[in-house]
Amino acid sequence: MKLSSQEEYGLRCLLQLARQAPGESLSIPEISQAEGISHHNVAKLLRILRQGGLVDSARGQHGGYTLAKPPNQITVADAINVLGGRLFDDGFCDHFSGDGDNCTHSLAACSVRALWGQVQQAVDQVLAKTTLDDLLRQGHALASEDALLEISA
Amino acid sequence: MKLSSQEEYGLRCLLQLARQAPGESLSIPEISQAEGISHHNVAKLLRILRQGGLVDSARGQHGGYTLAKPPNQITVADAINVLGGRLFDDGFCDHFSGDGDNCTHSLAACSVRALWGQVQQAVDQVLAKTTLDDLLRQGHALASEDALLEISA
DNA sequence: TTCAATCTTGACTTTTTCGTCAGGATTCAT
DNA sequence: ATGAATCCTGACGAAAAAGTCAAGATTGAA
Repeated sequence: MKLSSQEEYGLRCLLQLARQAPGESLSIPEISQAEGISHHNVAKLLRILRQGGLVDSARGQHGGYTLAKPPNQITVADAINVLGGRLFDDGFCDHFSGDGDNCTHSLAACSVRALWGQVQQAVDQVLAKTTLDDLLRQGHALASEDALLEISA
Repeated sequence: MKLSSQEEYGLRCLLQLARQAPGESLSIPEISQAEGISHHNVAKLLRILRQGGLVDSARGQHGGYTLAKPPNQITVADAINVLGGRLFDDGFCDHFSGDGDNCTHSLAACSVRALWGQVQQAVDQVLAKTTLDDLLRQGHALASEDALLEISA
């Protein structure tokens, strides 16, 4: 239950773009240098983000990348979903191959499934409340109790 | 941001043990058959759980595994910590190698760090409230709103 | 003692994920 | 047109995770 490298670096690339003034774009080499990630890897991450609809790209001499929406309309949950998928995907119980056909024979397996659903909800409630803009402006303030209290709202 | 296979299967093994009457043990082949995991893999998972102090083992002809504590004293958080480590470990910012020395030069990087801390808290609050015993007895009831409301407690 | 059932360990193989690469396509300035 | 700067794509190699294996150690029963 860890962040993948793709999630960590991809989110950093997004944040670099979010720090640009509206209309300004960044090229791969610029992001690469700012984040200390190789050009090739930045290119791959941006490809994923573009295919996920989070960034737009422009080719040519003055090309580069921009966010597809304003930073306050992109949540961290959006980014994670594009970069790494959800904690608990729908095929979960298919992995199971015990002495029954599926998880219905096993109370244990299915109670685990219910738990993950709950964990997923808790995670989503934090991630879906936080936009790129929040991250840039709030910084440390984000970890305050206020935000935690809102989880149950 | 996914559960590792080790976490999923390891937790299932724990739940099998939790379903035994106190004092009863299960052998590797028994768990293997019940969960549809190979003997070897079950052995590896139980080794990890034993080293983490969650299960006890007995060798010899009537050997097997038992939980180290009653099921209502082992939380899912305990299990995940042993099986897969925490979402956000302390070396997190060391990965960073941008054009400064560490994350202090970059507001973006550090605000991400604050966010993960918050996500970790939210996840822990769900996982630390749920014991193996809860999972066995409650099943679906676990996903009720009651549990969610308690997150902010 | 001898044997069968069981756990223990370290090393190995396979699979998945991550990062890299080379070649191509597009745009714009000259 | 030509060339420089940029993004685009599919395929390759490296690293990490997952799973397997073989040989050994312990226990209890016959």
